[in-house]
Amino acid sequence: MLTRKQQELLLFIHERMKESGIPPSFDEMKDALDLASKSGIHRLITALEERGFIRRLPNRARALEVIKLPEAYAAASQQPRRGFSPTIVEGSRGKQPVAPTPPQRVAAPQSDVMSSSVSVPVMGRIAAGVPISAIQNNTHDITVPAEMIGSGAHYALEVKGDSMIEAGIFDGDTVIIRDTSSANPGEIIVALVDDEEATLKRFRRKGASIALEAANPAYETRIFGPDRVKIQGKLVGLIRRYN
Amino acid sequence: MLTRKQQELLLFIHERMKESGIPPSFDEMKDALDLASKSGIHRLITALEERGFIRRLPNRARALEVIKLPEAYAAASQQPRRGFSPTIVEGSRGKQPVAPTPPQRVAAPQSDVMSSSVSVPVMGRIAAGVPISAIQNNTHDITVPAEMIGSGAHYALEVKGDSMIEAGIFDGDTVIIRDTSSANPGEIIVALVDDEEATLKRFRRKGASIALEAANPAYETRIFGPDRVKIQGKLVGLIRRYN
DNA sequence: ATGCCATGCTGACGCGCAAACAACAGGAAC
DNA sequence: GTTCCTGTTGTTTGCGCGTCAGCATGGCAT
Repeated sequence: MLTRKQQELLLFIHERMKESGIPPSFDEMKDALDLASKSGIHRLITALEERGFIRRLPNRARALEVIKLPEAYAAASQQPRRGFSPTIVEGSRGKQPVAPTPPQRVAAPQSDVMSSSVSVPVMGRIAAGVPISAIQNNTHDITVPAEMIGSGAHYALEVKGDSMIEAGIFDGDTVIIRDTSSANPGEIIVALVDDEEATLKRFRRKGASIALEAANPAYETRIFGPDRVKIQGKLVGLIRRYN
Repeated sequence: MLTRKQQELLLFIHERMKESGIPPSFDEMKDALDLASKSGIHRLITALEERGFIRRLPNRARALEVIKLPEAYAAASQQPRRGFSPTIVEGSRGKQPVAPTPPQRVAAPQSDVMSSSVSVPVMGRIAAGVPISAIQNNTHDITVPAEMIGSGAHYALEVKGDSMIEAGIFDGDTVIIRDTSSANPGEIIVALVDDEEATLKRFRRKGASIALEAANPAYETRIFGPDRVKIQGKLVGLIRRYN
């Protein structure tokens, strides 16, 4: 992704920030890379920004920030130049005894916003309108962005029906649910009614009772006594495929 | 999925990135595969990109990145893919089974090879209503289920505005786009109008002209001559977070 | 205010390499 | 035989990187 020069600059900036906490100015970078003009730096910076390695505020002195480092950062920082020796990094990491580790290396940046993912089980379908059946069992798994998942257990359901269309939840969508037994009014939840029907509805309180409200004028809000409804989770994410 | 040569190239690139962090140039690849010409490399690279194994910036030196590896290789390198018990609704935080490892190991950044998810770059925001600006730069990456991605290059955009609400696309959603320059009528596309405004709209034909149709009665369908609109990709997925 | 300095932004020029593309040919597979 | 993958040669276009020079702006001291 990066050319030699771009990487050189990026690592220099990164070093500088680690040591002094202050990003270097264009002039300092120019000197560090042994250039005679800041113009070259400007272009390198632009390239780095374009590739998503740094972020900056335009027209602000030293206003730049490293947001990710090249993958083989550790290895590259050794500047092998010729005849690379890929063993250096491996040594620092050790061999994983059992863990089947794909060819990946130690993540370079710590505070980096890295996009990892989590796998959650799809537990069946849920009726958004007329309930089909309660939650079944794990049919398969789906991978979701880790940012979508907070703490706690999660599962996924396929939405059947159209009662939540006005909330942007369509037939066929997959919803990600956090397993919880409580919710705040206004949140969309998986509600189990009378221990038999599970539905995806918006949660409201009506005095001591609970209102389950669809997001579709064709469906009525249903109100139950507090003992007839169990909250089985709340909506935290939605995934849809087209085609 | 891949021909022998394509796989050979892919693995070479992957090795190179692991070792030096800098992707090889066409010339270096040519030498590595023992070819006399870069043209062959060009075709192989194109094929790999089409199949979604690598991502690259056009016309940029060494601007390429491996985003997934062939299954054969992934399987071989993480041999005991056996007892992979995918986190029942229990520890949902699980990722890959990690054995006795030093305190919390994190997943490697992009180009990490997970059989079930793919990382795509978020290229900025797109106006669903009034266009904000054309597609900007890579802001960060997001992980999406592999099932959502077919072949070809993909990217993601954050949706701004409400012009597609009736299609279930809300302000703040993240849409996954397959990079393509053609689409079928009725599909939702990223359209670049007059080389300046990028919008997410439904694609229609009106004779020789192109109609860009919002999914919100408050917005009018706009019709352009065929030369004023460029298709920049089509919608293949949507991800939404609640809270 | 004036002027200087630090810092950042940009255009122009040049060299060399990288990438894109075109045209053509051999070989393996269906 | 047709098709696909592969390999070759060659041309064209564009980027990477170095250099110089000019300009804008905000802070600071006179």
